[in-house]
Amino acid sequence: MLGSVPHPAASDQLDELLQALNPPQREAVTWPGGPLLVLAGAGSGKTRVLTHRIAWLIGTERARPGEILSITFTNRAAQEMRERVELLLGRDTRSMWLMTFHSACARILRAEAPRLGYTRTFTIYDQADSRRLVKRCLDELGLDTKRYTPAAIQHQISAAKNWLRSAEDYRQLVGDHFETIVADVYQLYERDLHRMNAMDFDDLLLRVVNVLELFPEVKARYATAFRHILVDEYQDTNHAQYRLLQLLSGDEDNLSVVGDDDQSIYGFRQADIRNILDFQDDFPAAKIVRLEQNYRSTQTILSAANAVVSHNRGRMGKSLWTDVGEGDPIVIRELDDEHAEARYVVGEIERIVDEGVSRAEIAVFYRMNSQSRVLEDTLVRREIAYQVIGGTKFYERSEIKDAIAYLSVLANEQDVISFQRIANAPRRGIGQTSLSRVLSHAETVGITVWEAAAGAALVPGLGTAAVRALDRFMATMSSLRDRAVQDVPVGDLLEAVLHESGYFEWLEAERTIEAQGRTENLHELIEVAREFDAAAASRDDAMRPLEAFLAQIALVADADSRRDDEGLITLMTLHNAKGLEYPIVFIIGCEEGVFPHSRSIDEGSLEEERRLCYVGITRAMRNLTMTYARRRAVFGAHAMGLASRFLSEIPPDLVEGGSNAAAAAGPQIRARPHSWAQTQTEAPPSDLRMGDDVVHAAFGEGVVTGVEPGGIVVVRFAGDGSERKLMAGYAPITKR
DNA sequence: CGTAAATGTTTTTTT
DNA sequence: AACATTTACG
Repeated sequence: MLGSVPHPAASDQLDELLQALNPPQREAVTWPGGPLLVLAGAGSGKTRVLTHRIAWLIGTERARPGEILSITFTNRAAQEMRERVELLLGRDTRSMWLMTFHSACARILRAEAPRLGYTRTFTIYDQADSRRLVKRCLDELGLDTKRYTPAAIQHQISAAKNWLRSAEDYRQLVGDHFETIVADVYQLYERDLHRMNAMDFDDLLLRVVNVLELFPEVKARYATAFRHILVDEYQDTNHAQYRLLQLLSGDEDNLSVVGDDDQSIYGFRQADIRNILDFQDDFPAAKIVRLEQNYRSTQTILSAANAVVSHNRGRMGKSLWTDVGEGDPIVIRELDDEHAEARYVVGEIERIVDEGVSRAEIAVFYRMNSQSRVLEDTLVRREIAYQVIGGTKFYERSEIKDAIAYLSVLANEQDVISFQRIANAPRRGIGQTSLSRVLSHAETVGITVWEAAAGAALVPGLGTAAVRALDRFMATMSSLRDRAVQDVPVGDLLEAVLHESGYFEWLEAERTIEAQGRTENLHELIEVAREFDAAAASRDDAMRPLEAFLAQIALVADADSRRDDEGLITLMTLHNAKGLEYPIVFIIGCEEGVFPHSRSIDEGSLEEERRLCYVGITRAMRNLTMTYARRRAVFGAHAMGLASRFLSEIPPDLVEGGSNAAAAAGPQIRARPHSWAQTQTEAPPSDLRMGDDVVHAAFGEGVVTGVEPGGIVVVRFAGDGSERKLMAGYAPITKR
């Protein structure tokens, strides 16, 4: 209908556009300009508001397509937005900036990065690359990577960057010993990144803010170019993103943000819920529109979601309603362990599918990716087609990362992390020792790794075998680079890389199923490159094909590969589920310690877990089932589970079995608040407490310094001062 | 330098 | 339990 209208500028077509909206939606869509906050409850049509607003801005000639910047968090959301706007406008939207924060920033930086001392061909490091670099820095500083784990340090650095704190800023704020270490690593890490002409994910945001703050003329240029900025999922913005929007939105503050404080679930990534809570303080003139009518779920599901999230404090307050009716009650099931849970869920799925429901209408959500495994086993055994979203992503597979590392080195010869990765993959006799000699030679002489490796004979300490291996390797690489600079199609280049480097041969020689799978993945990557080449003609950016390809895939996530219409059951984490809807939803692993996750209990981020639960529940349109297991294998050991507190926050009259469900099902449905999942062992429970004096048959006298789940006690022995962990039920210890 | 065994680590959630 | 990293040895 609307999609067939070529030019909606005519007023009757605008009327038609607006008629599809309810009054508050229409109010938001037609707000003429200035700051606008749309508080959009789950399923209340927020994407609809965004897309219609874009169409309305263009239709009423308040903005030209090129003057619109519409930001989302995921590529999937961006793509969906583009498709829907295209349908509304009936014309192509290529000149509009409809993209994620990270892609928009990468695009700006490809033009502006030289101002910060990077070239346009800078490499984007993902979290794994970044972590590897952090580890290198730790090694370089002679720090123990067990005491200071790269993951923890990297997280700290990432957090600092999201708060726009440079290494120097961070050092000023150091409070304890750990932070001093982080400050040292951060400084070195930044130096290395810059030397390698590389940026991590956080840099993409941070560096754009830097450029805009340092160069007023650049800021003015972009702020003028983007006359209207629209932001989706505003509750998930962090400080860097907040600042970025501030810089870009210019004097008119034509900033429309859409979000739901109850769906803020990215605090661990420094998302700052205050950005949405304080929007009115930041922009006193802001118009605020609330969307509370839900078009997705039954009233039962909405009531459950409302009830759960009402346990949170500090909300803007909002209550979803619908006029579609009560619907079916929510099902809550207790199972023995994760296998029984999987069998139950899959059994129910089979039953529902037999009734004629399409598999594409069913989704299973869980807290952690690791929970998908058992479910997958069961689905495979019952021969039910499924897809898993997220988890080990295509672009995180080692063979894919190897292939991309080859391309990165060809595009950016300073990229040490990638060079390190490929130098001996496949094995070609360039071991750890030789490689670090080359790297340190490059460092001391002040040349790139590429140059150092190409002149292997000049590297001190290298054996003749190593020199010959390096010469051969670099001959191959040079030949490949010759083709790269001639801009041969990326697909051809990649294929040449994988053949001439000996990578394919290497995999073939393994003769294993896994190697075969890896080969297939690589061919898939070549296919991706060929598609990229085919689309190259329609791209107007001035980038070289190889650079453009690398830039594009660096920001692609697996979640973008979701397919809806193929008769597949969908499995994903609750985080990945945001923004989606399914008629039939299962949420598994609703146990204390799993969901809410034990770490969020420790860190006091329970409210965020509760919001995650709210997100999960509100994905369901017709039927919702929540399950938990009394026992679950964690790290290979068995752990006892108690029903999640969130289950007890759902009013019993919404649950199958009626208001007396809790009584009928026994205590298992009622979570004991503040109880913990405990590790179960065969060992009898011990009555040892912290501080008890004990005697051990072999180690002698000691004192209990800690009690851990699973009947494990930590004892410090007087004899040698050692601290040992013992199984209280088994170890020959007695209390004195 | 490469392989195999031993040891250690991981499981929050993601652009 | 599965995977990565480190160590020991040929």
